[in-house]
Amino acid sequence: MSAFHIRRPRLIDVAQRAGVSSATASLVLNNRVTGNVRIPPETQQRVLAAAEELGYVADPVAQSLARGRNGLLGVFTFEAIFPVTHRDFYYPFLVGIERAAEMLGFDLLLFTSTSVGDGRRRIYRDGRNRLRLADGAILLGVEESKTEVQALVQEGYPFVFVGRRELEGCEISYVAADYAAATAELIERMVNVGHLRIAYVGAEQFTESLLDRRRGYRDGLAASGCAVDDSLLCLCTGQRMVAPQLQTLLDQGVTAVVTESGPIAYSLLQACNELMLDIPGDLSVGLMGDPFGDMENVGHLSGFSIPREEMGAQAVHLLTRLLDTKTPATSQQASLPCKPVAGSTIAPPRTRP
Amino acid sequence: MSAFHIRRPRLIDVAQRAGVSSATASLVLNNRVTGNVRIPPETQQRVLAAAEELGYVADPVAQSLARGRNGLLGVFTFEAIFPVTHRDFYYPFLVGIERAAEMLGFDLLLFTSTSVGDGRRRIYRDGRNRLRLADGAILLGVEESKTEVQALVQEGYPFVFVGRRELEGCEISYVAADYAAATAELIERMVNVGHLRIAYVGAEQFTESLLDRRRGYRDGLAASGCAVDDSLLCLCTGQRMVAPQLQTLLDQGVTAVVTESGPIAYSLLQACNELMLDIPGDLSVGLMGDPFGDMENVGHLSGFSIPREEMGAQAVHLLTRLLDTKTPATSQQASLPCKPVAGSTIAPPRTRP
DNA sequence: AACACGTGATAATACGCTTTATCAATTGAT
DNA sequence: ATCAATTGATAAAGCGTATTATCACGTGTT
Repeated sequence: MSAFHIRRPRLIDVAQRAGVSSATASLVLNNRVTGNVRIPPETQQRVLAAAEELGYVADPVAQSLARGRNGLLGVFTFEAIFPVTHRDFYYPFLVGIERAAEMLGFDLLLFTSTSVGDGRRRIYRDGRNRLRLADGAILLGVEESKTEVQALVQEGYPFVFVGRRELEGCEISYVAADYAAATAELIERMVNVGHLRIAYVGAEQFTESLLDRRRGYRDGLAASGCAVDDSLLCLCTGQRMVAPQLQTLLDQGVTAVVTESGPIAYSLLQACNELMLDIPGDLSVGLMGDPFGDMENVGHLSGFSIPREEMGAQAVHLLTRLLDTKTPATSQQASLPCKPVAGSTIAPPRTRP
Repeated sequence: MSAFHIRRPRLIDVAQRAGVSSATASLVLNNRVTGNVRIPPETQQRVLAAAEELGYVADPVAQSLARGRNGLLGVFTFEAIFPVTHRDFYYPFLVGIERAAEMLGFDLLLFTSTSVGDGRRRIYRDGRNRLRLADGAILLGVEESKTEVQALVQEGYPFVFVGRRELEGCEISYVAADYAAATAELIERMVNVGHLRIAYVGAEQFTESLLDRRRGYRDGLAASGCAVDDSLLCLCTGQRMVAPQLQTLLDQGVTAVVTESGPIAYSLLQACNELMLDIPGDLSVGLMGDPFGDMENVGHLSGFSIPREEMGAQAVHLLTRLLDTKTPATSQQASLPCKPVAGSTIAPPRTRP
């Protein structure tokens, strides 16, 4: 154990030891000995042996610079990934992302350096796009900044969003869940057992994925031959539906409800308790997604499940395809089906009209 | 929207637009205008304006090469990080790692490209150390390969292990939980309520962290003035203790048991069921760690909690300190206290001797 | 007029590797 | 003996930025 800090060997060291030029060494070590380039096996062996003896390891940074790519896929979340509040949200995506990255031989770069203190994260710091460190990036997050995404597009940086995202004037790549179809299917399930007046309870937000659910709601009703009554589409504040709101719906003849999120479903169940309603006897309930975090005690809600893991994996695949393409202009979208969850909260309405 | 792929601006473009050399542009953009270097404010403004107008973003890869470091901290796990089986194990570490990295302004590089198919991961692929991509790395994993770690040390690559690791001939840096102290304390708690014969149930493994617990077991007994009877230290196969084994212990007068892991505790509880034993009436049970995965239904086990999040965070801090040091030879260790968990599975033994 | 000195900036080199066009030497064909 | 084709390998030019020693120039001093 020497007290000196021994420089790690460079390509040129390997080359010298093998008695060849650095070009030759590079070609051999990278298996680029094809076509116009010819190095006899014997020389190749010398190079490989030299590399082995010196314990040579190519500097990935230098390789990146020279090659123009570095085998890194960025993962950017607009909120911290790991804190427990987001745990059940991001986790399944990450499982899929990791699996696909592993399969394709990419490493993942998690951007954690760009916090701005309020829990949000920024892509641009000091006007610099930190994402450039990676060949391309997967973006995920609920509260993304459209401005920053716009800037990314302008830069021509390759990225794929997890979740549908629309941006005026430009098409961006994403892997989404087909909420519209899944919601329509859920509605049809309700209609099939006899429901005619089905309410929609959502949040006062207008993200793409919520708009998709609302479209699916209307489409499902229409497809089933039900009247679409927009007064049954109820957006409540703070992800909470309160008993009076529910009562209003019931007064309008509602016998079934679809809910936009776990928290909303949870508050709905509480409201049902307050109103002494039996589920699904007095009211059928559907959840347009998965139970969330601590809300798992809502029981076996009927509805559908978001293919989060698959979405993550597909995003990685899509991104690498994007990277292989010479023209980064071509954006692509993928839409994955949700899995219906039978559950136990849908039943025929008590009073058949 | 042009159909052409517009090259992103480089430093030289900014320089030309501002009518200066690339050196000047670099100096201005990096706030290196001190001492020997003098650029009048007016010129600086021109450079900044040019950068702004072009939307210039420095290429981090080129910066890394030039500077010799790149602000990346590697995270290497010897098994896949995210799969559900490891979920509750790695997750808290990652929370801490992310938090610390965010605080210190580092990005995290997750090495997912080095799978060898059997679920294990290797640091070296084709003899190359992929970790070099990052300035330093956090290593975590249950089944690490001593050979690879040894090679890392030889290379002089800076890393910090999460969990104590000993390697013959060289000292390595780690952040560990003080299992010995926590286990001793747990034993003392049991002795304090009257237990004299306390068994230890563990796995047939000999990792550092398990050895620490076993040392703590003996130390705790000795400190409490109890006899240390090694026939009560029982290592069972497959992380499962079966009823007959438990019966044997009981026959030896055991009134309390400490268990090494969630799965073992779980199997112990099953064995208790089979033997119609009441906990903690007939037998007190302690868990030397946290419930694991699906095992959370074991109830409120008494024992202690591993400061996983804190360990992750401290590992990051330690690593950055290592990176700041000029001589990478100095390895450092940290030991964090575990938090006692009162629980409800320790009670005085039924028959006081 | 000769000199020292501060000012404003840059040329040049390094970082470690990839890649392509090129070339000398050898072999084979006529 | 001459020319063409093949073989074996390399020189050189990037990739985009950071850094430092150096330099030309003007200004004030003696």
